[in-house]
Amino acid sequence: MRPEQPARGPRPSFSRARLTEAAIRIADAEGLDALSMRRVAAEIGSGTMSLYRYVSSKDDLIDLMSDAVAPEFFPPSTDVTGDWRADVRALAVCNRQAMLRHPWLTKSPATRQSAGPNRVRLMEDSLGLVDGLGLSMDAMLNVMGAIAAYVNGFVSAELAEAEARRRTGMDLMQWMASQASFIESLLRTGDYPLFSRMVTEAGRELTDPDERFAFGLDRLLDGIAATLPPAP
Amino acid sequence: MRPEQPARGPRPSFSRARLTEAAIRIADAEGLDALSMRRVAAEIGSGTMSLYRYVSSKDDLIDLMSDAVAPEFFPPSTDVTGDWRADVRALAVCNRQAMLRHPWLTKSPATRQSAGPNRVRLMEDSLGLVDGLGLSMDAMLNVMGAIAAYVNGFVSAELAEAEARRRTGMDLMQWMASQASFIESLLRTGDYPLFSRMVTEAGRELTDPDERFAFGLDRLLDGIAATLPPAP
DNA sequence: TGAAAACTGGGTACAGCGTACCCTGTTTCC
DNA sequence: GGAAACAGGGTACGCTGTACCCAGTTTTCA
Repeated sequence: MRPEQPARGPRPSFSRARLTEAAIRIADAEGLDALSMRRVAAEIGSGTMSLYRYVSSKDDLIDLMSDAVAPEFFPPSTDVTGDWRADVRALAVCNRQAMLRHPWLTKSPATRQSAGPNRVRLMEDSLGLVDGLGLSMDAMLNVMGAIAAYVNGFVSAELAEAEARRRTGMDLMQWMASQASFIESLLRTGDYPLFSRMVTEAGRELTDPDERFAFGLDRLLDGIAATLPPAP
Repeated sequence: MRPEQPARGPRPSFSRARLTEAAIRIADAEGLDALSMRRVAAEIGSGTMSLYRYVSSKDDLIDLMSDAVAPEFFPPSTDVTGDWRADVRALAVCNRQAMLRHPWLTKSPATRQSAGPNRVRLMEDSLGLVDGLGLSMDAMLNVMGAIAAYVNGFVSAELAEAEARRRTGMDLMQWMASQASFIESLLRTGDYPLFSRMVTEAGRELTDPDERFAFGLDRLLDGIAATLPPAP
C-alpha cells in the first residue's frame, strides 16, 4: 500500500483521496459507528481487502480523513482582518462549524495531532493570527490551545446532546417530561433547589447554541486580551 | 434485569454496583476498548449473558459507570470556601483530576447528561457554587457550561496526547525527531515560519500541563468575573 | 402439599467487525 | 521471455454485542 504511485505493475483502480472522500461521506451521513472497511469498499465498488493497498489500517484511514477536512477549519481569507481578536474569534466559529459538519471528528481515535500536511498548514495559519503581539511561542501555543480546548469541549457537548436526541427521538424537554416521575421524586425531597429551579426556569434566555457558544468564547477572549502586552 | 430486588426466585449472585465497579476497574486500567461484556463477566466470575440480568446493554453499563464516578467530580467540602471564583476553580481542577483518573469518560458514548442520581447531585452542587451572585438560572448554566467545556476539551487533548505516547512509545519530541525528514522538508519550503519556530522554540516555558490548564482556566474566570453584576 | 409462576445463571448462535494471509492476474524491467 | 513488483480480491480467524433458549431455584397460591 505504501507508495502513492507504484513503479511497476497495473495502475491502481482507486486513490487514497477517493477512498478518503468516500469514508468521509459515510461518516458524515451515518456516523463513525457506521464506518467500516466493508462499507467503504461497497461504496467505491471494490473488495474489502483491496482497501489495504491504500491504507495500512482503519486508524490510518481516519487520520487521512482528519487531514482531508483540516482546510475547512480555517476561515476564508476574506474573513481575516488583521485584528487578532476578531480573527481568533472567526477561527473558533469556523472550527465549530467544521466540527458540526463532521461530527465523527470529536470521537476519532486519538492520534498524533499534526498528522498530515493540511493539519500542519492549519496550525501554521492559526498561529499566524496571534503572531506579532509580543508573545513568546509558548504563550502563543497556550492562547491557541485554550481556545481550541473550549471549542472542542463545547462542540463535543453539543454533539452529544444532538446524538442523544437522535437516538431517543426526544429533545431535552421531552426527555425530561418522560423522566417526570423520577425528577419529581427528587424535587420532593427538597434537597435539589437549584436543579428544581433549572427544570422550571431554564430556557428563558440564551438557549440558542450559537449564543451559548459565543458567551464562553467571548469571556475567554476577554481574559486573554487582558493579559496581552500593551500594543506598541 | 429490571428490579433491583426480585420479588421471587433465587437471590441474585451479584449486584449492579459490583458489576459497575468491576467495569470501572477494567476501563481505568486498560481503556474503554478493553471493556467487553465477556471481560467483565470473567472479572466477576459469571457467565457473559448473566450480565444482562443486571444491565440492559453495554451502553447502560457505561451510564452506570459514569454515574458511579460522578461524586469524584466535586471537591471535598473542606475545599469549598464560599468565594465563587476559588470554588469554581477548585471544581475545575477536581474535574480534571477525576477525568484523568477515568480516561474512558471522555470517549464514553454520548448519552443524556444527567442520567443518574449522582450526576444530578453533582449538577446541584456545582450550580450551588455560583448561586447568590445575582445571576439568572440561564446565566448560571452558561457560566458552568463554559467552564465544563474548557475542562472537557483540555483534558480530551491531554488524554489524546497521552494515548498517542503510550501507543507509539514516544513522547512528542521523540515523535517529532522520528518525523524529522518530513518536518525538515516542510521547513525548507519556507512556508511554515511559525511551525518552524514552534519546533525550535516551544517548550521553554509553561510545558507543565497543570500550568497550561491553569492558564486557560484563569483567563476564562477573568472574563466571567468581569461580566458579573457588582457584589451588593 | 403440590403446582405454577417468577425469577436465576448460563450456554449457544448470529451478524458484524478489523485484518492476516494467500492466490491469481497484470504490468514493467532486465 | 522470464522475473519481479505490483494490482484486486477471497477466505478465515478471533473478537465484539446480544437475541434466544433452557435448566435449576425460590416463592406464592390453590
